[in-house]
Amino acid sequence: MGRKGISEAVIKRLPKYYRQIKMLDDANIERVSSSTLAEILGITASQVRQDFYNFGGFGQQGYGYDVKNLRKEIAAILGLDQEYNMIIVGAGHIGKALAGYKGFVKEGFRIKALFDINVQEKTYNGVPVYPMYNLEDYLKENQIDFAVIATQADSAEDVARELIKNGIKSIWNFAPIDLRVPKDVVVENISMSESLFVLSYRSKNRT
Amino acid sequence: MGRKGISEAVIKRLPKYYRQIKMLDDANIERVSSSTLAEILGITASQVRQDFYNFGGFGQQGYGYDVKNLRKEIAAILGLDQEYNMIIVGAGHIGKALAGYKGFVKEGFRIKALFDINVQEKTYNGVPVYPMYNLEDYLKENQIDFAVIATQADSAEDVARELIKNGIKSIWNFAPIDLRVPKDVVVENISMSESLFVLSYRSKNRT
DNA sequence: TAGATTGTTAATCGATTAACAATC
DNA sequence: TAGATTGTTAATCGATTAACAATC
Repeated sequence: MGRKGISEAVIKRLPKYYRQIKMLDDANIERVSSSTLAEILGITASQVRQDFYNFGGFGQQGYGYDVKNLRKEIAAILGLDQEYNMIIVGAGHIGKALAGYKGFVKEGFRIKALFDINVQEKTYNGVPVYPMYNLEDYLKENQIDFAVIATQADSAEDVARELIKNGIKSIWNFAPIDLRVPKDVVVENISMSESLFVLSYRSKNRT
Repeated sequence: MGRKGISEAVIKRLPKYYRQIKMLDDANIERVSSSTLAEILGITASQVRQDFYNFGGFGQQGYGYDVKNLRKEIAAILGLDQEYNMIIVGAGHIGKALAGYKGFVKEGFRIKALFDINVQEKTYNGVPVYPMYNLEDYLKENQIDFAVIATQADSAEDVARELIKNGIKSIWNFAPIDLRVPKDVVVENISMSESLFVLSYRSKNRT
């Protein structure tokens, strides 16, 4: 049940809303208006209302938005109302950093295993590390929702193929390469170097 | 000398152009047309020409773009035609991963030091690790261009203040928080969890 | 009820795409 | 020269903002 017609721009703002609303909720704030939320996020109140309107709107005229409800709604939209099992392919610096990061578990993303060509340790931060040749069997025996590619660029394409062949439909890609995947497979790229280059650009072109 | 009127959308595409053009150059391809580049990047030829036109345009009618020249031009726009000194504050999983990553040095970003409250090792991957209380003196004695914040969210704001107080004008922020900085300070955020949530959304709302 | 604030449509703005003259 | 492809302006499209009726 794909929500059709939600633009990229809106989707990218959803996690930002979620983070701020969670903070309001954690601070025991009960309600918030579109204008307050807009000010926190540095956008317009109109945009906040328009964004929520895309999903039906979950406010109340004359009152604003109930923070707890808003949190629940946006969590559901983002799919954060359930738990997921993840594996990480590539136990280099980035793969290990991800495996060690506690923040993901809090939101329901469980890291079940690391895979690498060279297995240096049996576990890393409590996460088992397996050799690459076990990947196929592992995926057959375990229900895995997301796979993270944290390999070098030159092996990322092969890893993706292997993952997809074994039923993975959602890939979080840290390798600096555009993966070619069938259209039923979702890929979200995160590029450190692109971000660093943008910083470099902005530093050079300060307003 | 700020280039005025370049939109966010264009800026975000620049690193993508750079990566592809570098690949073409490394493959010894001498020239490329806007339509070829567009196809590689999955955008329109019109957009490629329009984007480059923002910076004056560096092609030749009837020929296309000279790859070597294009690489040089875009590198210069992004500020990749010089070297930078960086420090990383926060020697946790992410800080260490960044310190260990070789890719940045290749593009001229040298990681000179790691700082943390708790210094576990004297060096990490050849990068010296210093205690936080040395930060001020270090910044006075060394010419540092960029600082990376790789701490927890709750100390990021304090770290930013300290960095700015000691002359840092460009911050690469990995902490999941919007830093409040004076307007002459540039901040580029990179948010793992935002990216993961977008993946989650797309998985749930497959077209 | 009066005041506040959303939901929702309409207007505006900016980014993308199309078109084609310029020119290599 | 003829063909190719850019630079550049104009047209289109989509996203943001404004406005206000609905309603709590």
